[in-house]
Amino acid sequence: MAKKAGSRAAVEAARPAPRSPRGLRTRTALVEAARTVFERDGYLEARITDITKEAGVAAGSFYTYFDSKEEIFEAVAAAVQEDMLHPRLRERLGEDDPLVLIDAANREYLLSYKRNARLMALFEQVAQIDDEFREVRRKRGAAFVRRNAKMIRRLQDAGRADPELDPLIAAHALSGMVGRMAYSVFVLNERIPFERLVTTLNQIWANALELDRQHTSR
Amino acid sequence: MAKKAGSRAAVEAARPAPRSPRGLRTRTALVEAARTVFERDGYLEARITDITKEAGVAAGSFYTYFDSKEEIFEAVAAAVQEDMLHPRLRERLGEDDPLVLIDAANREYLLSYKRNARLMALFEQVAQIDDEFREVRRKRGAAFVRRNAKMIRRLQDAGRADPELDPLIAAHALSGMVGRMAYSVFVLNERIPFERLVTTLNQIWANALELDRQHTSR
Amino acid sequence: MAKKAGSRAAVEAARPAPRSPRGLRTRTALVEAARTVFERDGYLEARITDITKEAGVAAGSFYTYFDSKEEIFEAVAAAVQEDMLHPRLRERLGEDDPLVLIDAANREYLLSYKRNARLMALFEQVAQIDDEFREVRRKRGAAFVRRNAKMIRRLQDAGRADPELDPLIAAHALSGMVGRMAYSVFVLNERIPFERLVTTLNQIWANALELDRQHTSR
Amino acid sequence: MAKKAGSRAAVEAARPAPRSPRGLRTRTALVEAARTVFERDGYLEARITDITKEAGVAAGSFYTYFDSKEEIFEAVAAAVQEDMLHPRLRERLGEDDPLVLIDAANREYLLSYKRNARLMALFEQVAQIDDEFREVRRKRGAAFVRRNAKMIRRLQDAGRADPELDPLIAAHALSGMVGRMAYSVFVLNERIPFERLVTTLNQIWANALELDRQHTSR
DNA sequence: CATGAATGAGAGTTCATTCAT
DNA sequence: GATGAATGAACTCTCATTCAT
Repeated sequence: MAKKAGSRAAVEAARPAPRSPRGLRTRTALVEAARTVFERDGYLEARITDITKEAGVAAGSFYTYFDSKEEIFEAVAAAVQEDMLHPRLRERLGEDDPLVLIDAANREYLLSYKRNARLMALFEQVAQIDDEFREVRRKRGAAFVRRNAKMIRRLQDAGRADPELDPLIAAHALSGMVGRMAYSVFVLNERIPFERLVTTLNQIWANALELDRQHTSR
Repeated sequence: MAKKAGSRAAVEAARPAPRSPRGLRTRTALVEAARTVFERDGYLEARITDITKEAGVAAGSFYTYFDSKEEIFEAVAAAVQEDMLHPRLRERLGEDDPLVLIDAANREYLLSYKRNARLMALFEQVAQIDDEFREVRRKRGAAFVRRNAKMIRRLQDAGRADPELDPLIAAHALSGMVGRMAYSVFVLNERIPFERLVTTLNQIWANALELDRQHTSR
Repeated sequence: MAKKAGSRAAVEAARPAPRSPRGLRTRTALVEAARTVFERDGYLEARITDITKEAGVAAGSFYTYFDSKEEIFEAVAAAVQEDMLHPRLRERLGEDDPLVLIDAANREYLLSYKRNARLMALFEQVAQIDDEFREVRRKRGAAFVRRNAKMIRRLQDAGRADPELDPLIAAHALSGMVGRMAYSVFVLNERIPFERLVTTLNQIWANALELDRQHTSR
Repeated sequence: MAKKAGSRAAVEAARPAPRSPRGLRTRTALVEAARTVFERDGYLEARITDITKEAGVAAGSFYTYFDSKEEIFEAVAAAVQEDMLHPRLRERLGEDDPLVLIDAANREYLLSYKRNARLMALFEQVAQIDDEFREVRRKRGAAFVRRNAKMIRRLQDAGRADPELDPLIAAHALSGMVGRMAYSVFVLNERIPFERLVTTLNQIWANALELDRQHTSR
């Protein structure tokens, strides 16, 4: 019997991980097929049966591992997380110059966005449809913003950034700016050369924080 | 017997405008009902019959005026355009100070976004689903960006803004930043006080353009 | 929500044959039910749901096996083919006398037309509505006509038939004549006794070909 | 409220002829438009509103003159009758030779069929759908057949035709043969040159009746 | 665990016909 | 008479989900 998706009554316990190697293979095939189908058809157009067909398994097998399209989408999303994290740049680069760090962060973000553009568009789409996914995404973004806000506060305390700025809002605004530009360029195909994009965004960050000016402490 | 869809060839470009006052009343009732239903149920959940029911007309009457949900959504969107346009601020305010103009523009935009928040969320959603709507929206945004880019260029030429910035990309980035913050605050309910939001965004604009510094001409 | 028709691109050529015995049973039940419903209600009045109801399956199951009413009609038609073929009369009868062969062919054709009269009327009807079905039918008829033309040519070469006749057109005309009489008598209920009908048609064939006269070779 | 066509409860009295010149003009426009639309779209696809649109009148005006699609089709058909009648050939030609008369009859029939091919196809189609129309047509055909049968009987009595033939059945079969060939050639586009077609059909008539042989009276 | 056919609620869409203006 | 908007019954088709094998 058909059921309207979205009437999220209770959070159902996630399916247990498959015990047998065969089960694991099937599950993996489904997730990979799902990514293919989602990227090809979009979230709404993708049908469960398309996914099982693509995976080469029977329609019913889907329900051995997932309860819904939302759930397998989460699984696909989870598999792409790592690529989009920018962790510990300072440590990795052994650098402290904020200009260098900002450039590295923006550059890495934009490149990985470009690499996964089709999927990022999907995330955007699903976030507009699925409340739960949107919330997960919002929280993930908030953590990222808090990290940036901490950096800004540190720079302000060191007299190297405009002390008038609200660090959290500024971090939010500037991070959002980069995210939206990535969307414009790599999803909507706004024609902007990559280097010019990175340079301009870097410069706006630097200018906005007034990195290169002297500031008295707050 | 219901006719096979698609058998009737040509794409009938937009229904003709109603010829009688009665027709006009019905059409208006449908658009108003559509807005109500879309805001209440979201785009995907909204059913044509909900709209006709809300408008108090027969189901079939919908097709006298519109071909699809997409089409009536466009009509709803068109009806909200004016409210979101900020034209000729300089003339209206009789002001020339960029700081004042930026404050006025951001303030007006954020306020009207707040007023139409439910609908703005819908626009975001539909843009992720309907290619045509997305394209209409992209173009509308591009025009807005070009206006801002022209302002930036003028300031650069007058030696009042950072001549290093690419005016178009900067305008794109900074406008996008405001749009995304509006979405975060008024749709995702990020808890940021309005005044602090406006002030911070203004300041980022000002800093990014380096409005308060002296510049030699490019 | 029902999907907009046509959005799913490719024309899926004919559903795959059922893989399970249960599927085969369902498909057969549908074709049999379709024949019943078509004969009872006519082609235009027959509704898909009547067919599934008659077959005792769910409405949706129809689409597991067929795409449309046209398609299941084709399946019904295919199932009646054999009954209407008169192959290899000469071999079957061990006869060579053209008068005997013509009598046998006309007699068999008229009898099987009578047996399937309801369906033959349907064929006539659908051929007037569905271009594809008409074309299939035209081709099938053309093959039959060519066989008869070959026989006429052979008789002409043997000096046993009027050498002036165009074999192909004559075959076409005389075969069509029998077909149309079958339609008049068994569908339109023209009151003509069967034996008198066969005899007269045989005689027209024989006279038309001038079978019983001597001919010099062409 | 929509009504399923075909539930012919009672023969409704034909609409009175329009009294005013304006009414006459509208009625004529509708019949002409109907012919255009029927020929263009076929009977089933033609919608009442297409006809009124083509005629340049309001949808409702249709019902001032006709009750249904069937009815206006009858009106269109009536307007084409004369062209398809072959009356009084003998008198017109001042001829008595049956070969000449047969040639003239076949030739005239085939030419006028060709002239009105689109419409003849329509008649064929509607006859398969509308019982009443089919009956009207059958009767008209029967009268024609009786005329031919009378001619055959006269020839038999004069010892100029095969006395063994059943005149009515033979007339029916031979007339039907010509009609079906006309359909094959001018509707189904069977590629047969016109002269060869006429000649062959004439010859089959002549041979079938054994016109050129001596017969003893029955 | 895998299979794949069966299910069926429910949305979209058409268009002949009516009737107030 | 003419107009043209409104009506609404009726039909098709989809696809997530189940479950017997």
